[in-house]
Amino acid sequence: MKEEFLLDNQLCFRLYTASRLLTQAYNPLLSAHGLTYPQYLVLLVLWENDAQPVNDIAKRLCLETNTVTPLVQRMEKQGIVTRAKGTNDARQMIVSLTDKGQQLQTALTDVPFAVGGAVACKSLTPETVPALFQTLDDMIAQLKKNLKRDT
Amino acid sequence: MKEEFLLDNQLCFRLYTASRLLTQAYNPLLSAHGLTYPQYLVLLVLWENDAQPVNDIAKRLCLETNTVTPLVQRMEKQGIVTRAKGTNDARQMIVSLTDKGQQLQTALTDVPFAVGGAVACKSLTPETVPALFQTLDDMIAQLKKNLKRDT
DNA sequence: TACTTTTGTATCGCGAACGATATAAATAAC
DNA sequence: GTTATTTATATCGTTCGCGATACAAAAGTA
Repeated sequence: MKEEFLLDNQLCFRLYTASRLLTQAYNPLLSAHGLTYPQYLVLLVLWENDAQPVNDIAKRLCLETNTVTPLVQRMEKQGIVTRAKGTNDARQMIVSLTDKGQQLQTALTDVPFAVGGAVACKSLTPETVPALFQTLDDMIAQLKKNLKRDT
Repeated sequence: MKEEFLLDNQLCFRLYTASRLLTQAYNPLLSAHGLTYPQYLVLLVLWENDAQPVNDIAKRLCLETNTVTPLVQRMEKQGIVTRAKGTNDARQMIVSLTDKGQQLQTALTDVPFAVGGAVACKSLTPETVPALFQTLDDMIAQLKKNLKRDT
């Protein structure tokens, strides 16, 4: 068995697992408000800057628009956001928070802390986290560059 | 805007994005052989230990059996694995590699190197990778424990 | 102005991922 | 030994995630 094929040597499997399990930690907290994790990410984006076209949301989340479109359509159905054609560019679909969408920020105040508690471990300290963020950001930037190249 | 809600402060979003982009780096290499990334993970597990029940594969990959079952059914349809009822325990469904499944290991020899090249960045060095693995493993163990607690 | 190309969304199809549920086989309890 | 419980898979329904495709609006070009 070649070393490179050992599951325990795989970076991707670790990221994949950590991502899924951490998302699962969010789930009970979010589903209590009828939200999924990707929908929560859209809310984070809109709370920072309301009224954005689908394309900007997708770019910010590194997702394709054909993932974001049905996602915000479901959020619209729940009354969390509204969708309206852009006035400058009629192709754009501007996604905006409703009052309910705004208020969710207050309702979800405890979520970051609760999730923080669920991941808390000795490897995650105020000293190690910045390096971890740096590494992940570096990887993400590199992957974006290399994936774009093949297009 | 509260700091905890800033997208750039989210560990989960980084993991989620890094995981998806890294999986995308695998995709062209795997789809050339008719494989998806989760199917590749199943192959990694079976290459280490052939002839395992669905449950063991799921546990190793931290997935639910209702994810693995249809996944291996698709692999069976492609002639990569066979499925057979266990002799000791008739409830178990033992998944085994076919010759084609075995040979894929040779055909995919270059995959780990190619993907390694796609992520290569200055934050990933022989000195930093062990710490990164340790952190991710630690997080995963912690999350498993906390998620199990709520069951 | 007419024509081509690009851009922004949307639709479709398929493979995950997972909660909820169903079913048969194995185990435990009595 | 019969009944109750647990265990191993499987099925169903919903939501991603993304490649492929469609289409209209905008931008570029002749």
